[in-house]
Amino acid sequence: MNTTIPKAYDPTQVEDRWYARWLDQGFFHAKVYSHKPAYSIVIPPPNVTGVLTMGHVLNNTLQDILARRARMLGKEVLWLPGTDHAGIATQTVVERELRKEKKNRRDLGREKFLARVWEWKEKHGGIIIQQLKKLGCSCDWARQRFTMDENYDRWVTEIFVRLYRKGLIYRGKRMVNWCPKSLTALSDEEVITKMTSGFLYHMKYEIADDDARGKTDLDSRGKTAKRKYLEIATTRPETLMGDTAVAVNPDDKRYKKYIGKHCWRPFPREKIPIIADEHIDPAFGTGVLKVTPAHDKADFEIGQRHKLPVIDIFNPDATLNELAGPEFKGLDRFDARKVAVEKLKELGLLVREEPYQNNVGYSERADVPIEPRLSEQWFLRYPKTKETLEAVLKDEVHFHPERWKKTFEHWMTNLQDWCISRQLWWGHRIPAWYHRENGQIHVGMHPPGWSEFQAGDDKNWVQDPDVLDTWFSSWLWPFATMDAEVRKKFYPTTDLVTGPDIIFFWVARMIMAGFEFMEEKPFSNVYFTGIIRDKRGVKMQKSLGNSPDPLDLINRYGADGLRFGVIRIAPQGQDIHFDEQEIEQGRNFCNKLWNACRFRQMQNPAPKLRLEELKAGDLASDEKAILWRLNRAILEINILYSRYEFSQIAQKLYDLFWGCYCDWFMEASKASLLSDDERRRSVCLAVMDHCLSVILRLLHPYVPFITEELWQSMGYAGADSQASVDARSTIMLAPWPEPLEERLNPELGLTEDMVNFVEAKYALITAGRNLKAEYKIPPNKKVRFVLKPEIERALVEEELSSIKILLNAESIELAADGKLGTPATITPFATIHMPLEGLVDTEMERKRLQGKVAKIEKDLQAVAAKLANPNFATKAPPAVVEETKANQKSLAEELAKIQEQLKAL
RNA sequence: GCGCGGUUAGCUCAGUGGUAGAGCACUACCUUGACACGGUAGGGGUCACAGGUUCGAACCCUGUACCGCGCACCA
Repeated sequence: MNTTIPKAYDPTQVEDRWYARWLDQGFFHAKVYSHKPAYSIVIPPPNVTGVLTMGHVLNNTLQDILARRARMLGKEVLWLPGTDHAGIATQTVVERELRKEKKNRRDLGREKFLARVWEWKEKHGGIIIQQLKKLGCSCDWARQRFTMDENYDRWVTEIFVRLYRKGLIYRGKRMVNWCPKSLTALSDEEVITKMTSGFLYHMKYEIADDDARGKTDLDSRGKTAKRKYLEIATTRPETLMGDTAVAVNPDDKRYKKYIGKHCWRPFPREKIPIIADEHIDPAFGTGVLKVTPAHDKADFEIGQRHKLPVIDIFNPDATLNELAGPEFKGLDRFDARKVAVEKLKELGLLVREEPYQNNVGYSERADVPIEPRLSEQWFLRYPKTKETLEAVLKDEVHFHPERWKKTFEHWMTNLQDWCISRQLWWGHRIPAWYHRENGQIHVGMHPPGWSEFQAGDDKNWVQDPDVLDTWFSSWLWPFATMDAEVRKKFYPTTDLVTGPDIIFFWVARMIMAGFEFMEEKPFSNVYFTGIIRDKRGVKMQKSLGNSPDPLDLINRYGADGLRFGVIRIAPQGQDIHFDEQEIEQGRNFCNKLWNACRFRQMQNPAPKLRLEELKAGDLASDEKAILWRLNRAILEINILYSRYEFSQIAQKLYDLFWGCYCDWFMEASKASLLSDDERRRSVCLAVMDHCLSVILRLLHPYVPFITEELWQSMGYAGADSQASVDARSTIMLAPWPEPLEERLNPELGLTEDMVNFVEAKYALITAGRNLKAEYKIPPNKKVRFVLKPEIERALVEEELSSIKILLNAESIELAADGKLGTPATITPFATIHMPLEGLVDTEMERKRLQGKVAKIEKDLQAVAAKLANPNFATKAPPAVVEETKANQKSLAEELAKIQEQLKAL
């Protein structure tokens, strides 16, 4: 035995080596002037601060699969990679570093701070890119982009200016979502609601109209007159200091009499009006609402309607300011809540506190409750909304799975203007300047007074300190990453692969931007992946620590194993319950592939034959069957690709290779390979080479490294003298397998009948193995079998050598009539006898056969009942009726034979 | 409240109207000349529930329950 490859596949010996080669040869680089049809994907840019997560693994493996297959299909492929600057995340990381040095960004000043961020980015920003390379991603790294690149920045600025001039961008004082930790406004999409446990505090506000004032004063001196209160339920007592009214529903009979009067805000003690507003739900709580216009969106609107004063009692970091009163000043909002409740208790105004669950808006990034806050921000009215919605509904931008269309439609028809300004330093600076004296606004590519020789008039003008939302740069990603030449070839892109959690953040906005600025959709297909969850169903998050490190998985199972394992468990549109065992399966699959090729390599070389030179008579039945199945698999896989059914493709490949090729064809082939017939050997090896060459190519998009390694070591690279130089040097550019030409099927005898024949033979094998197992004969003990054909004897005779190998039999004999020995099992191919030397346990055999009888009788009953139904015969399709009848017949025959066997015992 | 998923073997999930499937786990046997990251055989399911359509339903329709997600409300 001469083996040139090791027994177990070791990815570490293979992966980095091939990746370097591919890079070196420029196989990932898209040629702008290529005559090949274009195929393009832009990567969803990961945060520059990010490290690879399981979500990235899934997402980018899918993109790599699409890109690699497109290359093999002869497309000119651009997979454009890059990262985004992740305003809040990156700034936070650098500020955390500064804090260790006991500094903050203000100590440094804007310019120095930004220099520091760039420094950080240069040093650590490439981690995720290196990790993507480990995963095998075939991105065009020469075209890697960053959203803060100079060219990209110019796009962002220019688009801001264009939209401003169009009137779609405006500045306004509005209630926005404020993150007290990051100290910036957020868009609605960056706020996630969380069910939070708290209390509903019931408290009393004393009625205080003019008539009652005297009484109240008397009361406070302990007199007996009754006081009247309005009971209010709130979850946020700490904001009561900002109350400027109390509101009831105008139709609420309980409170009608108080409308227009006043009540006392307990502290700071002040009279506030009792007003009527439709917004109040009489059924909720007590039906009385405290109105705090500065700290609640709905309250703000009520305030607007009733011209109420707005008292902002919070500092930007959500500590309280002097307007809340001296005892609250400087307190954090949650401490203030406790103090407020204590004070209410002291004043006898707290009726009760009941445990309460309510939804609270949290900042997605900083994970703290957001504060509604009135502030001056920049907003965008979304452009091209009609085209965008239509494009998706009409599948010009085709969503996979389609159901996301509905979610998309709902959002698109309930659009709120997008708050695009952020109170950060790291990001695209808003190109607006304000006149220091007269408040004039200048929006443009350059500051007022700018020329080539002059930086601008900063004596009179000051630039807006804020930057733009990171998504305001990423929505331009599909075209702002490309220069004019690249766009000409590759825009619009073909496919986009992303998670459904950013359908609004990114996908919808990119489509709008495509139509608005390129007058064309940015991509034709969007594939939404599932979300990777842990075993308990919890979304994998770095912060939760429930996500394995993909690099660690790569080290242990290989990138190919990880890729195959992940894709195999990621059905379309369904979330994924991650289980590391699946990755182990991916590794095992690679090892199996390795060894199947190793087996081929261990065969002595034989004269090379091409399938085209062969005739049906040259091929063994097992060879015909595997060729037929291979053919069908190619067709099915192509259909599955058109439906983006990646996990089904993986499953199909698994079944084809492991189930069909290894378990049956390869085992059967040993009969030919051990024979002395050189022609037989050569034909068998030719079929084997054909199969492996096809299987390796079909698998390459999923497991790129091992397939390349084997492609080379098996000598399949360079085998096709017709192919281009590149196609001969790498499996990456080898042609995607095509089914055998129609003409070859009849010539090689590849028919469905032949496959059924081979299936029947395999059923016989299973029956024989089962006999051995039932009689507790160890697999390695060889026994003698005798076959009594149920089909043409000559056909069975031809299969004897492979049957012998597959059964690991001492000998296989074809017998005529007479007593052939027991035990025996009937199959449509032949009845297989396993004559046991010495004592035959007739009782055991009787039991075994009786078990079979019982099962067949049960089946027979079901079939008979079906056929007895007159409606079945008349209404079911004739083919089905025929099939059922045939089934009945064969069951009956089998039953009769088994009963004969029983008699013979 | 509205919308979208899901509920199939112990686990993770395939399965678009015609005899319930895979992998893992489990049981037994096997280190047989590709592979123990392996092989062979086997056990295991009222397809959440209730109705309906159909000759026939895991699959189509209606409803219910439970789980998850998104949006809205949220005093």
